[in-house]
Amino acid sequence: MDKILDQLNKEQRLAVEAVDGPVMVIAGAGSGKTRVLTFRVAHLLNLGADPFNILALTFTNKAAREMKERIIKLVGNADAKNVWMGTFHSIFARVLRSEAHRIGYPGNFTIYDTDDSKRLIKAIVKEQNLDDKIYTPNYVLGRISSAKSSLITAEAYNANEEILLQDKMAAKPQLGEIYQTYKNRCYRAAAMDFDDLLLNTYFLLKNFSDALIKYQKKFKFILVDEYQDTNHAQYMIIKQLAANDENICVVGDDAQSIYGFRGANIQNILNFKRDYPDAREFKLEQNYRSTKSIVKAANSIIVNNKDQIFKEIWTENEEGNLIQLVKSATDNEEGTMVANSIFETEMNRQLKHDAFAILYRTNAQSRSMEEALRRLNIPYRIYGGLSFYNRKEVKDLLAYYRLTINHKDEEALKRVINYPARGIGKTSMEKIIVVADQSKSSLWDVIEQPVKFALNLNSGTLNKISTFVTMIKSFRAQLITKNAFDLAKLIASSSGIMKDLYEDKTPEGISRYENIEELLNAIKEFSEKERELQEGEDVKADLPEFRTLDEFMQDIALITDADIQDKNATEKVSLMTIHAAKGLEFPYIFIVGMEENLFPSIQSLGSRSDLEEERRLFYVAITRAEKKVTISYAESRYRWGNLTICEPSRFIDEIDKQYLEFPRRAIINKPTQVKTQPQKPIIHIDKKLKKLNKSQNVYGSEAIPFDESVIEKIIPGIEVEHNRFGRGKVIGVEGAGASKKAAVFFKNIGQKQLLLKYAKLKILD
DNA sequence: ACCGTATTCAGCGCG
DNA sequence: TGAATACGGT
Repeated sequence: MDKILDQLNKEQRLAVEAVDGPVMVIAGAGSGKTRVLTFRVAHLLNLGADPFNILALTFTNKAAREMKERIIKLVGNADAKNVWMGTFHSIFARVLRSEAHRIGYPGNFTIYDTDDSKRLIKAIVKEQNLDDKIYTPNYVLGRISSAKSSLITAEAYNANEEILLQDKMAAKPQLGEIYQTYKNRCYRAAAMDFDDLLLNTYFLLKNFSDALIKYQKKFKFILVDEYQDTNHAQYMIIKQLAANDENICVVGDDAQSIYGFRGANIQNILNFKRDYPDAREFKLEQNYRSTKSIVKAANSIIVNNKDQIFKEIWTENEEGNLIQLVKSATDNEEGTMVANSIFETEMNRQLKHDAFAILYRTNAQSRSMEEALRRLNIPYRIYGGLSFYNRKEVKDLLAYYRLTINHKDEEALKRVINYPARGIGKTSMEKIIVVADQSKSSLWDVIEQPVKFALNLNSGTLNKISTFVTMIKSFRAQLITKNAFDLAKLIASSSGIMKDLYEDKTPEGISRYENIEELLNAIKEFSEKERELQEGEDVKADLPEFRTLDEFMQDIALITDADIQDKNATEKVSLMTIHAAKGLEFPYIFIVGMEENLFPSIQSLGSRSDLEEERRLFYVAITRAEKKVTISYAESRYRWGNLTICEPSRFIDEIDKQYLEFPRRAIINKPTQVKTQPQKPIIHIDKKLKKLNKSQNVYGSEAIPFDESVIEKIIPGIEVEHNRFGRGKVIGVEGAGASKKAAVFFKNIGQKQLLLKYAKLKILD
């Protein structure tokens, strides 16, 4: 055991060994924060703590999974796998499932995702005849979400004169009403949204003292990662759970708090010592990740912030490269320069693609980077964007599963009752909704017993509804008799979804069908794995031997695309926002778009605290790098379709000059004429480039049609190569002669529809 | 019911 | 600019 602890430095070891009473660890970037958390859990287990008594809360599922793997390596599987480790949401969803009855929910409640919440809000706004320009789903959900994060219930919201006045002043007086209706609808649907998982946990512990005592006893040792990004609800839940033993250890870095806009409260970490006067504080200040230049440059930026806990990050690593500053004329040129630089560095130093990450402030910036990388045939992966579980066809099928498990799930019901089309249209749905509202019953109750509710529809429609109800009920009956995969497959085909997608032979349709197959594969994999043993008191006695569909649904309700592991990620350059890069590290980091009004964002300029958050964001970006940071800005950039002139970011000036290397040369010289007629030529080139990358039929009249015989040889199944898109497989063809088109799936960039006359495809053997 | 066109909107996003 | 959605015609 001591051998384990010998792997730690002095401060890390002190933090790990302080297992009694409240502890705060301020862990600078790259200082071994995760190491402390994992070793602390391992140490507790070695000291004989029961794994079931350890609660470790992380920021993402991925962090939880990785931490668990590391603990398993330290102490072995048997103990480690029983530690309660996960995100706030996943842990407390689990708690709520077993305690739901106390707050009037069934244990199989649905978790609404953001999409469900927005749809519901949209429906409510429409029903109440409110202006959907004023009450946009985004705004309303944001408002409700921040209320919930502050533990303000709908009732409290409507009883609070100050809040109501605020809404009135903002010309949005109906928000309280919408919040209340939203809450009632969620309840009626036996659904909780993400914020409810925290809000309801808080009130469960507050209002049921036996529940509080139970979980205080259960969670004897509490660890919280990324404490600087916890919101008020999370803070209060922890406070309640830790109130007795105060055996709580929080780890974080105030300098890396970047989620204030979402309700994270940096004061939670700044005030820890006030909340727990006996708290011991440890500072991890030695950075093991980055070079001296990077560490010192990062320090020189963060000192500009007023709100912070004093610390001095240092490293024993080599001096390393200076921070390189790159200037470009346009956003596209910026992409080219970054891509070239990656290409050169890879060649010079024999590096793989995964040594590089390109970080940006907004997702919209990814395009110019993508295009440039594609031109150089550098494989990349974009993080963020549309995730697998957000695809329409996947959500549709999942909605059937949700409805099967929880008939009251109204968002699922509305989604699938007429998909595939079965003649239950808009008018019928509207009537059902009105009846449900008037009788204060769920949509399911109404369609299950239309006579009882005097549902006024013609007999044909009633028949169709009855068929639908019978089908869903029959699915339900099989929840306990079939394993997850068998039932999932059955639902996919009996619902008609498989048939509907199969009949669509467009490339998009084929891809949708494949996505469904992929989902079913995932369920199959799940079914074949053994159920992880749960703690004695939580085991549901009547669980069948096989894993069921509702277990699968619970498993995936809280996962996001960041949790899906890309098997080929190792061979790709990573593109992501700085927010998404939190917690990650790469040898080479490119921070692009370092311009005023973009980074710092224009919305942040109004207040000091917002600007400080932007500065912390920049700090996070720089400290992701191990070897070298390149920061880049463009003098002009397309934003919302307009060419805008940009100035370098103020953050560049804040970097201590001795760590900064200024541009050596401009790769593309700015011709002097640009100054006299500045914008037009740039726009022209830019437009052409964009089109070239989007579709293939813009080579114009100069395009040389390919040999007819080659076109004829292009048939589904063969492998082809495109000079820009790389290798791919032909999925389908349509048309003939000059207008023959092929759908090709490219390994690197996905599916494309190509006009063969122009696409210079090479046939591979 | 479905498709093409008009309109709108645009910050970062855990679960 | 471009995507996502609303609308209006067939």
